[in-house]
Amino acid sequence: MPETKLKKLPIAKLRTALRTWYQESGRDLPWRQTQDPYAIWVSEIMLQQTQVKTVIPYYQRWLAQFPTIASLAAAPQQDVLKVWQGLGYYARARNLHRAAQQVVADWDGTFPEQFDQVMSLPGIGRTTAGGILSAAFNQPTPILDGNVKRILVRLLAIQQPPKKVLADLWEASTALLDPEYPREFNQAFMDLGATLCTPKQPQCDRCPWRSDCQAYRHQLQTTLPMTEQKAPVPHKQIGVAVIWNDQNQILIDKRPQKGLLGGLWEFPGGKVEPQESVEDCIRREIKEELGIEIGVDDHLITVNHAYTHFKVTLMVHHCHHIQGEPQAIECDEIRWVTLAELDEYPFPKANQEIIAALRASKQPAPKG
DNA sequence: GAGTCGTGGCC
DNA sequence: TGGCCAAGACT
Repeated sequence: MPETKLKKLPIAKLRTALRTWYQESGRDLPWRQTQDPYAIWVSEIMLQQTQVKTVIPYYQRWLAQFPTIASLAAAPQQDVLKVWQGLGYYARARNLHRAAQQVVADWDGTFPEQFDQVMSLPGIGRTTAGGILSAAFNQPTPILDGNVKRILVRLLAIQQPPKKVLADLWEASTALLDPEYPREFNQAFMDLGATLCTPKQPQCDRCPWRSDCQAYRHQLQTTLPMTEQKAPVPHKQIGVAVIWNDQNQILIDKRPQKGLLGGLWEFPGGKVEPQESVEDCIRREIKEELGIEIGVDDHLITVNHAYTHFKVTLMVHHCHHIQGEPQAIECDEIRWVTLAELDEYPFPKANQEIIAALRASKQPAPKG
């Protein structure tokens, strides 16, 4: 069905109009100042599900610390996660790190130019591969990110959720891509979605494609793309322990590589069971996870945090070590550290709020 | 193929 | 201010 819609599009006219608009109104972004495939690769990974404004400072710090693929490959994972700290979706950093090691091992540190080889790297899917190859090497590889999906759904007035018509959208992105200027075209495509064809209140009056946009023609631009209904997110109550020993050190643990916040450090704790007090929960969880007995003391802070598919309330208490040698039972590693040393470890956002509270209160270790 | 995976900006 | 969404990939 979209094939007929595609055939009606004046593709040459659209390409020219977009290119003209881009040369006047395109964004000047840091990763467009270079054709280094590594720098472009880093930007593409950081930009997954993340806004440009958020990425820019991380991108600059990253390249300052890891200027080459070889330097990234040689770095300890903890250093990599520390630079990524706060950016979220930490599998991106772990995969980027692994992929750099793969590039060093397989291609002597030179980023590949073949699509299949690029796709074989962890963390790089079809859109990211297309984005890198078009930006770095000017290859005519199509993309289908959130911006492009939204533009195409509106341009073609597709009245189905984008997830249902991915194959059609890829076909459209491929058909539109300008084979003479693939680098400019893909960048212009995304800029159009990011600056004019926005999710809310699109600026159709400034759009180079307005006269051919089926959504605009039928005044559907604010109702498309159709959204799928989302399930309500669960809310978990978590008891968290800041465990002090008699040397004024705090016990932290490293989360397993797989799963949420993998490879990051945290203050140990766990889910409060029905009818269970927070204090009982903390004692039980610490016994289960670390194999030690603790005493639960004053409340430090309560932190609310929203993840993508659930919410948590962290109820944090000062605690003191009573007996037993801590063991890494349900985590990768455990360590006693001072308050000052916490800065050396990558922590997720919710735990950073706990650290800030610790420093603000400057509460000494309660003596057991 | 539906769930999983973070955080900040925006209104 | 709570919900939506962002240059998606992986299982």
